[in-house]
Amino acid sequence: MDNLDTRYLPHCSSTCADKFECFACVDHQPAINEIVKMQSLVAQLRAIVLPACEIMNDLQLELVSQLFGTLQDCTSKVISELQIQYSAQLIDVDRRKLVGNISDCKKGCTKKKYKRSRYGDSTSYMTPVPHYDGHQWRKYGQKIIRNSKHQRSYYRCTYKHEQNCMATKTVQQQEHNTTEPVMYTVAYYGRHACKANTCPAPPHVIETSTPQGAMSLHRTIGTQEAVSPDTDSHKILENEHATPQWTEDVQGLLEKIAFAPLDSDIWEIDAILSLGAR
DNA sequence: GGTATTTGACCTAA
DNA sequence: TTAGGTCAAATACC
Repeated sequence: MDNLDTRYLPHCSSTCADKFECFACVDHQPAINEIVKMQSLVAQLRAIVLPACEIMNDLQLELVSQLFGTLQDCTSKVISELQIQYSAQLIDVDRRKLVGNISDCKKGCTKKKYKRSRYGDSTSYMTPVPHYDGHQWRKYGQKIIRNSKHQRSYYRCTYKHEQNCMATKTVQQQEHNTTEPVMYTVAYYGRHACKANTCPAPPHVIETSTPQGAMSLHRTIGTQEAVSPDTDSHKILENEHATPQWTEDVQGLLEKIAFAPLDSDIWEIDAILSLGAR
């Protein structure tokens, strides 16, 4: 836990200015355990995907799918756990606002309702990859934010109507130096009520606007070290095509794609791929 | 034709 | 009054 990067930890939206102080202000032990588990899974998955080459066989596809599924479960648990704790800390004034709004509607207002779900129980993250959080989202708005160079995008759960899931999130690009990777602030509001919100399929179905050019790389595999989510048993699968130089090249390409701006068009991603492949 | 995204209008809280 | 969150029609994409 000592080497955990606190930039990527959830922090309160209201009271704690310091992220690490906030991280420690309530009992986050269950969430911490899940984050640690998630880091381990990510490391293993990285070992599978980065040395990628040639087409996966069925066993390899199954392993990648299982790892992503477990990783997404962990992510969901972390978010749910933290949101439960933050919800318990809602200040009274926010509760009164919420109750007041409900009672106002019961008084018989017939106007079109623009419900606001922002009452303080939010979590936010800094991340270079704001879309891969294990849930499926649909974009429903975009706004220019005052004193900010970049627009804020608004997403709701894909299953909002089907399962009355009121979870939403916002994504906003941070201002950054050209020497640093692009970072995004992702804020989550509300809790997922949907059951089909995790995606067991390969990761490219999570984000509908993800550039397609980036996805072709997920079809390949090289040397992999995988852990079964059920048994924690390790097994090594060798692939004769994964040379060290090739692995290094693919890793570089993936990092470039991961740090590309959210609004990168397909041709921009293709340009990264073609330039990087030389 | 169905589904997702974009975008201007509308609404609410501060 | 203004900034920001949400809606929904228009548009784009597959």
